[in-house]
Amino acid sequence: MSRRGRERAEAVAALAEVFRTHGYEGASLSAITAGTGLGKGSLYHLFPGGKAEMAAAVLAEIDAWFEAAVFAPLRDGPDAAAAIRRMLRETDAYFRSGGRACLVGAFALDGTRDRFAARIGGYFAAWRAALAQALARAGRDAAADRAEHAVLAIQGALVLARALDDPAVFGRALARLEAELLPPPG
Amino acid sequence: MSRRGRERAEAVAALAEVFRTHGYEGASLSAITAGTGLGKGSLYHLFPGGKAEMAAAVLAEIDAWFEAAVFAPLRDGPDAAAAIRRMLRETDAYFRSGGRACLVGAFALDGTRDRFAARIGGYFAAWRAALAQALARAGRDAAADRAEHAVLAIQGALVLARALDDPAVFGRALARLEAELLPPPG
DNA sequence: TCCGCTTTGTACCAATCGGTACAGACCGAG
DNA sequence: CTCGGTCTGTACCGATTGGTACAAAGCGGA
Repeated sequence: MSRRGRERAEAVAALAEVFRTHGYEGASLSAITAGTGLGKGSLYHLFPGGKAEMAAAVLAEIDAWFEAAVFAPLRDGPDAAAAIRRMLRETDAYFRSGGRACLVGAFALDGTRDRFAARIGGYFAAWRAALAQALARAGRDAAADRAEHAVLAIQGALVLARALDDPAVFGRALARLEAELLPPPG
Repeated sequence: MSRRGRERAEAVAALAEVFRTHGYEGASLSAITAGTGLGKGSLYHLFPGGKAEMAAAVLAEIDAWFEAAVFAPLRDGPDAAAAIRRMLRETDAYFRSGGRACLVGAFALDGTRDRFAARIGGYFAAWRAALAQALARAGRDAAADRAEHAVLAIQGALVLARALDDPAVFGRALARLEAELLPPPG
């Protein structure tokens, strides 16, 4: 990867944390320079489109990560049940067992949604579709309904965990999900 | 109600819509004056504490509405099952069948949470506790788990409905919830 | 070493931010 | 009608917003 590409990737990781904690509107340029350690010069060099491009880059990176770590295995993994277990494990790790908010979900709720509607909708649609496909392959009935419910439960668990300031909510939700998606054979 | 009280109540209703569509940080004073039809003079007369007091008033009003229409019946209604059905009906109406976002949930996800942590946490804790109590009275096992899951599913359904721009997600989630919370006797 | 491109800090911009001050409009009680 | 307080439109405040301009610093290849 080029020097510029590497630095951009590092900046995107830092930007994700800034947007996660402040929201899009709340992430002021001064918060961004503080959070990334980059001056305005560097920032606008890396992201000529300004704040909007920074947020878009963050969303794209999240999308790409989930695609590689979760959606693709769900769709193409040889063992559907194993892919579902992997999804639960990766999700738990990604959201730090409920201690980390979902940026895509947060953007979906406020006025930021309109700006990034396609990316936000695409992310959740891809998740739901990939999980439905894996459930169907695993022989579960009502795969589409179960998939939608699982995605929705994960988002809701993140909202509730943050609202109650109690990450354990997230762990309980994932355990319940595992029981529903992967019942013991027999 | 006094003239001032009435006008304040009307202002709070308009403010709720403004915060719902823009988020806390995104709700600029100009958006607020446009959305309420009130000038700065009136606004700061009604809410001397400024934007923070406006948002607090909105949260308090939401809290009071749910307390009266949902939580209290759940806790004190003579028929627990009927109270749960009422909760589902009122919730569907309040969130306009998935077309309206949850302000408390939106505040919970971004940096606004810290500012209103007590109100936000209290709202969800009250909901979960009231529903758990009703479920226990209705003779359901694992009442606390079911209650937490129901509250979380409602929030998640609102996130997903908005992310996918598909309100039907919310209706499906409520139907599933009804089946889980109120199984047909026998 | 020197050159040329990339990167970066800094000064600056107009616009808008949340908030204040206050004069006058409004309005009900006497 | 007059009075006194309740409202409200407007002008204004310093601070901060997202963004631009640009000169100097940094740095890799020849």
